Amino acid sequence: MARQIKIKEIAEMSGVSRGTVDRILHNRGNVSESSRKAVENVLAETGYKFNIHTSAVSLKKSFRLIISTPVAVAGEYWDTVRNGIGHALEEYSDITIDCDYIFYNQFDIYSCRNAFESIPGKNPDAVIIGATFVSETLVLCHRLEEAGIPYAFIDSVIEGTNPVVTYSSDQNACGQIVGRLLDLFTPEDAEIAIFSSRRIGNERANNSMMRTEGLRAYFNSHNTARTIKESKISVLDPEESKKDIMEFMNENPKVKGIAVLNSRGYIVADALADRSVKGIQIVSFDLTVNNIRCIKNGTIAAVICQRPEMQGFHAVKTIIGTLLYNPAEKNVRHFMPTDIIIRENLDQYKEIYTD
Amino acid sequence: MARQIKIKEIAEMSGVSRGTVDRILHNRGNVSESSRKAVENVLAETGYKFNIHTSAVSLKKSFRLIISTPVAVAGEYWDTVRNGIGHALEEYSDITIDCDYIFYNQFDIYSCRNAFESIPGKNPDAVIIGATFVSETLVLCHRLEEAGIPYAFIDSVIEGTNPVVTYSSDQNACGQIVGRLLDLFTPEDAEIAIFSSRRIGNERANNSMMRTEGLRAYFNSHNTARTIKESKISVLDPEESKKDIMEFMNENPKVKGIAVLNSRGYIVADALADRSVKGIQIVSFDLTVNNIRCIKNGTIAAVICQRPEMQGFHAVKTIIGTLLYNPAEKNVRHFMPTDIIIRENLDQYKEIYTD
DNA sequence: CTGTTAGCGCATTCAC
DNA sequence: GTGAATGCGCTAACAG
Repeated sequence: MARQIKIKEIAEMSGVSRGTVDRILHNRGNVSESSRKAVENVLAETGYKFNIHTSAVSLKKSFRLIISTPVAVAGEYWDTVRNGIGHALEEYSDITIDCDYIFYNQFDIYSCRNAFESIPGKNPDAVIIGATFVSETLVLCHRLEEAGIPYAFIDSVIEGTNPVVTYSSDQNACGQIVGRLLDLFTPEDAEIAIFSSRRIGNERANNSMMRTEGLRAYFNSHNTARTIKESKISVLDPEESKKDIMEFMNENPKVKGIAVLNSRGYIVADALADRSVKGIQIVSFDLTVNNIRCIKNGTIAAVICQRPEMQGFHAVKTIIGTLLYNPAEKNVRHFMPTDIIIRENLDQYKEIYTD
Repeated sequence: MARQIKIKEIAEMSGVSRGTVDRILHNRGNVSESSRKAVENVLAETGYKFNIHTSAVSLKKSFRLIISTPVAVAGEYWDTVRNGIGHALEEYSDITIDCDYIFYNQFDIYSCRNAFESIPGKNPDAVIIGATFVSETLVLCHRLEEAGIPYAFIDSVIEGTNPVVTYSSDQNACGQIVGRLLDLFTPEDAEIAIFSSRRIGNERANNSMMRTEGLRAYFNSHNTARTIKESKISVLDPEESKKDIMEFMNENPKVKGIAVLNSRGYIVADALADRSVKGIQIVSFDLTVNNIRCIKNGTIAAVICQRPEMQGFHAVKTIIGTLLYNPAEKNVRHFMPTDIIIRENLDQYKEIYTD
């Protein structure tokens, strides 16, 4: 724990003034090449660590941060992301951040378009995006880049963009995890079913496609004897879904494990419970209120969780770092660890995710 | 994101000076009852948030932190705790902390006694303890309390002490998780075995007892038909262990799931792999190098992990808060979420835990 | 291009 | 008991 070196000392060691060091640290220009070299050498040698907090004190400026994600339903995925964002703002409450949320309907491309179009006019210093629709996101990102406004992605990546950072999950790995779990949870001769959402055409549904690939990849490389069936359920019409699900189960009596590769595991679980179908292991995604209920009553065996709160927390943290300090390398991609949640470890996770 | 209120404003609002507010915030005395009342009212009304970083700048003092845990073997439990400690010190590198590690041998009470006896003489400002031996820890804690030195526990609690905070896992819940997993992983008519360590008499072994209770509780409340066998393995003599394990498996051919309720799952996994015994599901604890190897080669089905890095991180964070600000409520106990790690989510966790 | 300086929130010393 | 003054690391405006 050697004492951290300060700007004053850097200045003395490199024979320039504090002002010059500051200009170099913040790429603010008006520095001779020789000064820059000298200071950068000392910086590297001494392992200078920038103090973001004293910097923020001095810099009286307040930053405007816009966060645009699908609507945050209480206790669901985007709400948990929001909790993480709140915790980060709390942790950095010495830095004044005016934070605006702009929510859109993830099933309605026009709602997204409206939301995204309003963003540049609000003069943000930075933007955090939970992307759903590809083309709308591309348009927004290009406008932000032109304006030199840094942005970060949460949950999904959009190719052809240049964010400061992306926090998301490895969806293929998530699918493989579900594969392994169902493989372990069901007898060898049982069949496995994949239930995915009928709606398509958005990025989160794309997440679910990548999960499907991962799940298939798992069984291809481990156990060729497994039969994998596939079916779709409608998100919008629960009664219709129930009928579909029961029909499917009647037609496929050897199915003992079901992968619901979105957060709607509870719909399948409730449908089966309704008709008293037992002995089916369901694995789904996200700690939503309904999934929590089903884990508790034993109708869902496990849920995969992608640390939404950690994603939100770190996105804000990185953005604050970018705003106050030299943006280091751009377009860094971080994968969250993928948590497996069952009834017995549910409570501890819930506390972390939703407090 | 309302702007945070500052000491200067608190002072103005309560009709005293900044110095007086500071004396009240830090319980430093020499304040009239009327001033205290006035300030405390304003403090509560305005939701004043203490800025630990600017405080640290002003306070030129450097703190001496002593951390005493069992020896940190590279890549194992206490080393990961240490990583978390390192990350916290990094995050708070604006606060100068001189940090001394004092390791002891967790199987040798004399080594622990020597380590703990040396601590008060080093004049620490705070101590973080990874406790193993109860009586030695009690002695140390009493001496620290007499000297008014705050301390925190990681991993285990010792009753009759008064730490600032404790970060640990709910060991009973961990046992229940193992129960659920083995229940799911094995056919209904299979038997389950518990392997625990032969050595006893220390707190971490006590952890393993609480896990055993949890595991039994799970089966008692879920599936009375299961037969649970129990066996011990020697940590110190691997060849002896292998023999014991094979003997046990030969005598109990119906055992299809094994719970190793300490970090030695790899010993059982290796023994079975040596004799080409297949189709046994092993669940164990902690992401150690050897367990990671066995998860990768498929001989361990799952490992339970108690966020050692998070424990270390938060212990330091809380201690720093105590050193710089009013110690809030004492003796708070935090449980970590319990992660379930299988081959498919291993890499993502490894990155977080060991980077 | 560069150095100097005032001031940010906070803790502490020293008069009063 | 209390307040004013000084200095901490840092930024930015300003004077050279």
